[in-house]
Amino acid sequence: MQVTPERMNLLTEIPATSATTTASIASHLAISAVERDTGLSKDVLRVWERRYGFPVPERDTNGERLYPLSQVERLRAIKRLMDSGHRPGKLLSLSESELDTLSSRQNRPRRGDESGDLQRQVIERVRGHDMSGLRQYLSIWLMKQGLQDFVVETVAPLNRAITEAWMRGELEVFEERAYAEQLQVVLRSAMLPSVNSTSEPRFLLATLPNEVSSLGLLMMQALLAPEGVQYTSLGTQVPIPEIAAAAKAFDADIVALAFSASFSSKQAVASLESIRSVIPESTKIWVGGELIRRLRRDIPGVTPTGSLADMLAALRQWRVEHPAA
Amino acid sequence: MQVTPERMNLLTEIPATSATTTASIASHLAISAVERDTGLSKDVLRVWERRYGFPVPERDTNGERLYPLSQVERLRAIKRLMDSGHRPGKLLSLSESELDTLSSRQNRPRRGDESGDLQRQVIERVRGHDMSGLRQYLSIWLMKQGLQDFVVETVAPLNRAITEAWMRGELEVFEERAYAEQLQVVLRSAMLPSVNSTSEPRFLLATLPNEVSSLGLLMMQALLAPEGVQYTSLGTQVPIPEIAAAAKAFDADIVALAFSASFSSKQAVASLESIRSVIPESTKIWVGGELIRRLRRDIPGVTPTGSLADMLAALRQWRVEHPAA
DNA sequence: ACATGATATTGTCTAGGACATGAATATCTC
DNA sequence: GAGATATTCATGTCCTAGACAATATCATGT
Repeated sequence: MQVTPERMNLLTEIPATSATTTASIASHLAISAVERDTGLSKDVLRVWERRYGFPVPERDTNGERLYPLSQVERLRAIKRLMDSGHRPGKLLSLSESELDTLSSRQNRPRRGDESGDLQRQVIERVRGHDMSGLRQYLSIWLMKQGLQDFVVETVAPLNRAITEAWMRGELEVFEERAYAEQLQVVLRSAMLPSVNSTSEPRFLLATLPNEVSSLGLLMMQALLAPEGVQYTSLGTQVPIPEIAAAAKAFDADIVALAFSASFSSKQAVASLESIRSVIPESTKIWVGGELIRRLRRDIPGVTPTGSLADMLAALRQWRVEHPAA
Repeated sequence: MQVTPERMNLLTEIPATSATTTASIASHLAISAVERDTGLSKDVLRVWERRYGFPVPERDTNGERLYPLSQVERLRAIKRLMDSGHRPGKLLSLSESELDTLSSRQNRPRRGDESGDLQRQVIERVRGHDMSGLRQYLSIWLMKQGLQDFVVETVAPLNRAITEAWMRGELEVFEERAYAEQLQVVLRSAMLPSVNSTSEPRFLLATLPNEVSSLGLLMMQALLAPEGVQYTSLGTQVPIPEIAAAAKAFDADIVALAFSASFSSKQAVASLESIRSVIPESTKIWVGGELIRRLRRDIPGVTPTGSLADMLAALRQWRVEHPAA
């Protein structure tokens, strides 16, 4: 992830006439802004500085930290590598170039090339800011494949490709956001017909607090919709006790939770054990999303679904075990 | 907001066998969990304790704070009152009962009673967890009124009514979430037909980082869609520089930002000034959402739209000033 | 090769002090 | 008395530096 000047420019927080809290001087960010933009807590930023000697922000007249954009950019790269399993101690002692190598190795080349063309087509439209063209293109593939195959075979790898393109500096963050938004429109419109399904099992969908991404949840929903199952989504960032109460109120058979890669695995394990202990054994808990691959130990009573295909398999399995009453 | 035992029960974080970070012992929350659930930062929680003597959490064997649920509940009430303009110094010195009075006074009675019936109908369905019934009911009103009137005259007051019902303890948080999710489905399906609009002006929609609610953004979108304007949404939590870059890339005439009541007004002002200074004067900035009423001073070059109706008026105004080329 | 124990790593918590911004209040002038 | 300006108060965020628990890694013994 080489930091080109243009790229930095786009990330420049603006000279705020009087604001200290959020923004700061043109080319530097205050600690709260860095927390926002990197997802690393203030405590972590400070303790890394103490322990590893990075980042080393400048200071304003008041002794407060001011992070140069170059360091913020590097922190972002580090965070991403951590999200895919690396440990901070290693990463923080690496040189700039070693980091770059690691980042690019991350972008493993796609195996099949059939999906390559689609990905190029999509990325091209995103880069050209042709949102309606993008939507049409996605819709066509959706119709061709059907919702489930579209989600499993096209959308999942596509999301990875988009993230990788962003890491290579080919896409801006806002382009990624705009892509996600259009994808959402496409998926939601395809899900509308099955909004009134009534067959078993009954799903409750949500993400935990601190989860930023909503796409994983939506993909789960899109996968379940054509199965005709009943699902109720609570949306993102639902406190644990609320999930428990909702599971009871909606009489859910399965509580499905989505976790993106950036979710703290520590917190995830704690939360899952927490939820598991409040809702009855008869209610299953399924967990999906990028995080799963990083979860070492199993959590008793919680079913990890490492991929969306796994999730469908688990659903079929459930139906075998629970023949209609 | 009387804290009934049942209500507390629902809010109970679960005895986690080994988790300290997120959850804690049955009836108590660790500081990070309180931060999550109340939206008050750890710093604020600690400094309030020091200065005002509330909250006064217990301590675990390790000297770490453990907040009883009753205090968390009270903190939530305080936060809500702050969101509607009260100052912490006053609120924190109030007794339990005084807080209750203030909370209930908050719920000003609806003026017209015509909307009262609809609200009762909706709340009844939400409480009965009849999500498809709710969706149907909302859809009927949507068809009756048309999207724009539905949003302005029905959804906006309805959202307030739901929040108030929650404050009175008539609705659980998860019920509010489920409601929001269904509303989203209804609104999005109504917006689909106008997804390919091409007429002027060109909108860019987003919320800033730290914004939790996505409903305000969606309502803005729903209002704009029938006008045939072109809009691109970047979704929630978009960093300022990204918004700026996107405004340029999409050649936006107007950048519209949504702020919920719980957004820090300090941060909002700083961010808006920040954005204003990076994008060209010719690109307008419109701001909507509950927060607006709490903003004291004007921000030069930023148009506040205190209500959704205001926003439509502003749009008409813009069109007068910018006759099609 | 695999289980067990020792060590290192890492994130989060604690305390109390400091300061800048914005709100509220007092003072001055007309 | 009204309005402008200065002063005091209120409040959130930041600071340092130490501590500890949970996990990951490594080493040892079987």
